[in-house]
Amino acid sequence: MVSDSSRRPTIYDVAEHAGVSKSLVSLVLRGSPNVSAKRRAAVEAAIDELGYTPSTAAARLAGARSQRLEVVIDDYRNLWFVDLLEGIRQVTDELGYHVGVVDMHTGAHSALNDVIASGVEGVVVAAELPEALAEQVSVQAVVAGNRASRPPGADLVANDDDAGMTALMDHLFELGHRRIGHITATGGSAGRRRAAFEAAMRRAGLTPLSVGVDAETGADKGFVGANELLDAHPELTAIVAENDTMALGAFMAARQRGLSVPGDLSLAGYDDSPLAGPKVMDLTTVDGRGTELGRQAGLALLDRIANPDRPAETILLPPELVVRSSTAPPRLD
Amino acid sequence: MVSDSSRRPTIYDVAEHAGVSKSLVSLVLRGSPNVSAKRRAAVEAAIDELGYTPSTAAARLAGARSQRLEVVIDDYRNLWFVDLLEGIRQVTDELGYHVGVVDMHTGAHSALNDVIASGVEGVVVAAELPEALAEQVSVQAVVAGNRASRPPGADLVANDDDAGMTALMDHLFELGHRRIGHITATGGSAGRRRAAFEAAMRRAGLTPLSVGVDAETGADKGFVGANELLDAHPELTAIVAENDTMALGAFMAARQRGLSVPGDLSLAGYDDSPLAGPKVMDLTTVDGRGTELGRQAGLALLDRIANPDRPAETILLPPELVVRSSTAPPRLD
DNA sequence: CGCTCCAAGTGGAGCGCTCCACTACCATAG
DNA sequence: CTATGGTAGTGGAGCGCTCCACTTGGAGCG
Repeated sequence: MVSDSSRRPTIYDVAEHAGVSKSLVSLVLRGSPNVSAKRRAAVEAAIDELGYTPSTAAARLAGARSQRLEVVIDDYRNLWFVDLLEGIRQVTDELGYHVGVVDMHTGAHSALNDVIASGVEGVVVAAELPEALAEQVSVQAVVAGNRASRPPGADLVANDDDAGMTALMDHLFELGHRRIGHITATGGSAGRRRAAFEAAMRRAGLTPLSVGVDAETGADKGFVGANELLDAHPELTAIVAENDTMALGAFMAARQRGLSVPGDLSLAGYDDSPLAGPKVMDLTTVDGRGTELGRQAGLALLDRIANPDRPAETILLPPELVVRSSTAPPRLD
Repeated sequence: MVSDSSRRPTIYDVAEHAGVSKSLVSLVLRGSPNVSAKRRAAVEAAIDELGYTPSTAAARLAGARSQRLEVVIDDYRNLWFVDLLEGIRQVTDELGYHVGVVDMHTGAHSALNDVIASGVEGVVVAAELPEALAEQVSVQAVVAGNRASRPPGADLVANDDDAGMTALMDHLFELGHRRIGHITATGGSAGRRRAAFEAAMRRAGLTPLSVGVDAETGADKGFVGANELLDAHPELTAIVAENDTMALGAFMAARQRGLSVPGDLSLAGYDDSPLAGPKVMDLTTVDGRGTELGRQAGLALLDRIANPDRPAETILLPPELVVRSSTAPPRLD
């Protein structure tokens, strides 16, 4: 903790201080077993006496691995990635990896390229990458969630949106709903959920009804979507939103129109986010099992780093329907 | 875009390809004016013919600046930082800085230390750092928001929580509210807001009433807090939450108890987050002006990097009261 | 007792850049 | 015609590590 000179201490300073060679210091740093306890102690003492921290730049140049992974997301506002991140860290923390998050903000230059150039060992892609960008990803990659495009050779780990939406629709059908609207958005996952919604409706002999056209999935979009649906089709008895956040908007729209949930209108979301919890909306939703998905994605990425030539795999996780109080049988009239 | 050999191309490969010296390539890379148009073009052609990307590790070792800043946050779930980030980027993007986000997740080793060691030029601290950690911050720093601790020499840029809460309380008093509860949390900002709440109540000759004891500020905490308040004090006519997210929980608690907002209970938050918007809760709140705060923080950090010995400054931004439909005069009874 | 073998430790080369001192050349001024 | 200066371009040193080939000193064994 001494700030002797102006210059930041190097491995040579530590070596001199401890009376050993720089190579031995390097061995201690990297936890080599072939170091006697005595020398190791001396080196460690020197390290914190000088307040030494290794230069990661020098280490990287000399060939050390960066031990860094990044999760690529679209937007921090979509909290879907938080559970994913937790799952990834569950499997990478103990190996000493640092896992960061980069968003694809539309700045002058692509943040993703910066990050890849800066030497991460791999990325978990939890964003909709433009095709051109996806092709440029030159590090190990695994895609998390259903996406439109996919870096070459990347694994895919996703929840089975088809199965989840189908289970949710079965639940609504069983309650007796027939006039069901869907608030959707664009993107890989949204597209699949929408397709599953429409397929389920058709199978039941009903006409699917969807609104929503852009990529945004904020609560305000859900509000607008719900109003649009209810203005055009006041006879609806249930609304399914692309995700829980949009369901919150729909919830508020219903309230403003004086419709009680689930009395007048049943409401369902997707993701089982904190918003859907019993202490908030108490929303019927589908648990995409983000943490587990993160674990699988983390394991796949680690495996891919260890074994770069392994062919790409696809892992589909079965999601789980979570029934709460926002859905009930439709009012008889 | 050619992948000639196995090895990644270096500056020497580019130089040879373009028929110039490696130094000239370096000059082109760094945008030096002392390069003829002809050579510049030749180098640029060679660069994308070879698909060359400079090694940031080597550049850093050789003394180049990293052009990276990091925003340090507590938790991705608290979206307060999103506007802040946008503001920061407004002033740093054009200078070519890459601005990332690190969360203080409680992993084995501190993510913050990793990040600092990896060579960022500065950090915006938008988190409650443990005192010991704050002291170790060895890069330029500015603190955003009111915090318990502060790295040595760091500037402080914050919204004036005192003024914001006071304005909000004046609004409630003017509407006629006297029995007002507060849902709070721990931490720098929460502490100040709470103090301002209690001071305002006392000035009005009233007894302040606050619940909430830990650092968590999720919607579920707001739900629990509101129920606690209303169980003990059913006579309350208004509840003020530490932030909009907690206000959402309180909103849901009111709904569950059959209390209409604002008919039976007025509700206010803080932050003016998307949740508070007219298409969601339509919540009376205080705009902390996060984007502007980010701009100021970004400017302060850039200035501090250019001029490291400048004494620390404090910038307090006046927040703005946003009145929406969640507050109204109390029911007469 | 001489041999091998392994554990512990060393020094040198080199990773791919940036920076600096320097040169070559041309234009302009005295 | 020489000094002056600025613009365009070069080569070498060195940033702080890791990796590798190597040395040294004992322990184990026939």
